[in-house]
Amino acid sequence: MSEYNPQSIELKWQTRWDEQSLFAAADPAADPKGRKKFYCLVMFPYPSGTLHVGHGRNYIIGDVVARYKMTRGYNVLTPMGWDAFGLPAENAAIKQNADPAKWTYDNIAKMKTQLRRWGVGYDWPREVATCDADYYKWTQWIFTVLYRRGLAYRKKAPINWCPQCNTALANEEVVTGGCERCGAAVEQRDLQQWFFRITEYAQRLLDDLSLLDGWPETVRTMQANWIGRSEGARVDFKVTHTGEPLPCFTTRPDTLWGVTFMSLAPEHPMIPELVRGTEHEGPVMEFVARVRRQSAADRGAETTVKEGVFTGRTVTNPVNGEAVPLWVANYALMEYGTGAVMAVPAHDQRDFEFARKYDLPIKVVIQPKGRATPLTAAELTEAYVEAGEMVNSAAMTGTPSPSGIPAVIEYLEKHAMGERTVNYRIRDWLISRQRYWGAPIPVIYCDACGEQVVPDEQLPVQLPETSKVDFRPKGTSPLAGVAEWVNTTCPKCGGPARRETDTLAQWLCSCWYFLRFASPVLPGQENAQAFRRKDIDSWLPVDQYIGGVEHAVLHLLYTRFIVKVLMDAGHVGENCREPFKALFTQGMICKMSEKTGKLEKMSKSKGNVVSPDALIAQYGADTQRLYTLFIGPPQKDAEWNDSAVAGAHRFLKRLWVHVDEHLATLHDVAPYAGDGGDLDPEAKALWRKTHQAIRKVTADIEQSWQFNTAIAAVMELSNLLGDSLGTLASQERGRAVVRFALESMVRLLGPMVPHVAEELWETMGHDGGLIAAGWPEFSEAACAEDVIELAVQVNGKLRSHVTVPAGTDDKTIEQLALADENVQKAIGGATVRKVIVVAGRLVNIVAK
RNA sequence: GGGCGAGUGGCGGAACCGGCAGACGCACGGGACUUAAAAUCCCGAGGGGCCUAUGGCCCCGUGGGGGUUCGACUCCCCCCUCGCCCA
Repeated sequence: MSEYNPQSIELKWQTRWDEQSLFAAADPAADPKGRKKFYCLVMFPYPSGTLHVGHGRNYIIGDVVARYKMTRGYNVLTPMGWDAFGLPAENAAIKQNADPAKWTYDNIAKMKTQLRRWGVGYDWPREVATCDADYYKWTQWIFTVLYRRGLAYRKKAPINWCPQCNTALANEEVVTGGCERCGAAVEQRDLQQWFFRITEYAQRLLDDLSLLDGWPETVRTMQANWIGRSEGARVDFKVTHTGEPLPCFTTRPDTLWGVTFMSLAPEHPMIPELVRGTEHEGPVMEFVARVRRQSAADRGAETTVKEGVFTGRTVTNPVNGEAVPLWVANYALMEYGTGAVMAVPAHDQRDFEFARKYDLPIKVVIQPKGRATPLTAAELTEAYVEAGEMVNSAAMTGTPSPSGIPAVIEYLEKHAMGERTVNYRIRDWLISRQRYWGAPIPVIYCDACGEQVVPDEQLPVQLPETSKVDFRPKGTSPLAGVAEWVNTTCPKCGGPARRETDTLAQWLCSCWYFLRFASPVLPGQENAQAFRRKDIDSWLPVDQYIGGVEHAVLHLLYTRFIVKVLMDAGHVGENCREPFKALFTQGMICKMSEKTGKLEKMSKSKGNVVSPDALIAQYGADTQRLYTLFIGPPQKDAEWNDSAVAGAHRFLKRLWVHVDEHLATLHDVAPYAGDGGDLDPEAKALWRKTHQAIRKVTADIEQSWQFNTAIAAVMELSNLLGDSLGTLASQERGRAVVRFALESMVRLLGPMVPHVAEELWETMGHDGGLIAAGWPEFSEAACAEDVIELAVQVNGKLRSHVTVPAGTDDKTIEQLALADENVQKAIGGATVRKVIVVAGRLVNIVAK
């Protein structure tokens, strides 16, 4: 008789898995067992310090999948590493005078211990931290690959600026128009910045989404929205007084005859010239300056009041020669189209609101169908944006508006007034950060030779030692203050030159870590390349990627882009066209927050975290794992409930006791392997339930990752086992069935609660572990019930039940059902019109 | 405003392709064990009602309203609420 003592058995098995290198993947090209490869990847974490149980979901799900696939005989690659560059380390440096590197590596050590305690298994020798010079050497190399292909460029661009912290902020560091850290209103400032030309890949990134049928539809939709392809036309307006071309993009060329004014984005480069020396110069330039102080988030918001100012100029509409007033408006965005919007207030809501506010003319050019009297501008209370018939549109009048779109484009092209254009919402990717804790952008500026990318043999460009760096924010990268680091020699002429002082956005580091995992530099090996092509060829694509939906756009889009570039450059093959074959996005773990009184995502700042360390000390890692899997469907958010954890623990304890109490009597008994024909009803019921549980768990893991219902099926089996143990333990065949049920339960739970399952498996006399034992098999015949209870409905209402042997024909069932006393009562005096028998389920008697 | 997703007992959730709604677990109530408590085990339970009452029967019930169907949590239409993404 022994107690379930999770702490000691968990330690025992974790140590044993390490010693056995259980999670070491074999080279797929040379696997002695010839197994199929399975690359199971969990998004690597930022080493923020400590993990809470909410983080655990990710790793636990990944571990279940990896162990299940291993049990099924796959050669599984399950690596782990650290997305180790980023702001928190640098903030710690500013606030606590810490060394970002030390801070980061200390956190990595802590989190690694936590992952180990959860019993999640990784092929640790492949571990990477993106802040290792051995790693970021190749992140920088990837920059050079893009640079040499013309996909990296520098331009002056507006960035988010926090006037209080005196530093630039990335878009993701701006929360509803304010600085994430101090809350101050974020401004726009122009700075020289590095960009990647992701827009050049927009169409391919969009097209290849169709290859990703293993991805959630929502993520594919989000990426498609983000790329934001819209088809339309460029229309060449002209500035009336100079004849200078002013192209604009529109998705509605069919409304071209309804243009009554044009709006320019405040950033539009033509504005200063247009108003110079006129009475409008003052108001216009003042307006431009004011709007540009607003953040992009504010300007795009629906609630923002639409504002504008007249430039005093007009532009000429090419199709009808009309001169319409030219305005500057805050709702026109430089990033969209050409920064000039042709305004059709009758048929565009924003234009409509603007026109009403400034009393600009409104001209109806699309007539709704089926109206008694024509729609007039005066009666409009909002823009009419639906389809209709084109009117007041010269030769196009009478054309239905949907076919008017291509017709007008054809007309524009024929008369050289514009052309068919595709516009994308996605913008080039800003990769500069004015930060220390990132990979330096490998570029050198030479007065004589100009901008030079650092040659491969001089990589990595290492960060200077932290003792030499002043981290206090000054508005430029802290690297700019380290003169001895900035000053260097030109790789071309050898003359004096300066280094680029911005660092690469963290996002780039995580664009290729899974390639490095597949092709690691092991101790003693030379760090001679980013990855070996043959390893990539054999391991990629990732068969299953698992992570949070918050990365649905940025990380997953950037990565798809970078890998496509690497493929175009010949560094990886066609198998990497889409690097992640299947994606699973798990829901967040939430908990009531004492601070806000609301249900919130578990996080340190919300003060609602549950520490896994305390939980493991009380119940063990297996309980945490079981509860995390049982909490609900893994793709949905879930609320952590402390007392329900105890229920998970109770179940494991019962499982333990079932095995422990009957060990003596079961010791010499082999698990029942017959066809059930020799079993009496109670034994047979347990035997059947066991087969059903194997079928259910297999399907739930295989098809839909429904670990919650898989666990429920094992619980049902456990409950039945508990009920029949007393009787069965005294019979010889009964004991064999009990043994079969117990062994099956342990094997089914193996991937989910591996420590206790392995321990019980060993206790039951097995060597070699559960993974080597393989996955249990079920038989469809064994799952079938021999007696079936059918519901009997009268006119769709449940009235009774009939019990029949399996295989009873419909006619007999029908007669039995009709003979039932309750059924007769329900039918009463009515005539039976129809009887529907649904095999194995119910009988419905239609009577009137 | 558009797109996607969700809404089921006190709670988390289950229900195959349209076939007995509420599996499994939590919390709760009752009981056993105990000097007592904890732990453990057993029993009960969607709501309401009826009867000749330890059993049996009826009505209502999956956000609201309508529809299709022998039959709807499930399919269709309209509406409400919440979440996420995009404007």
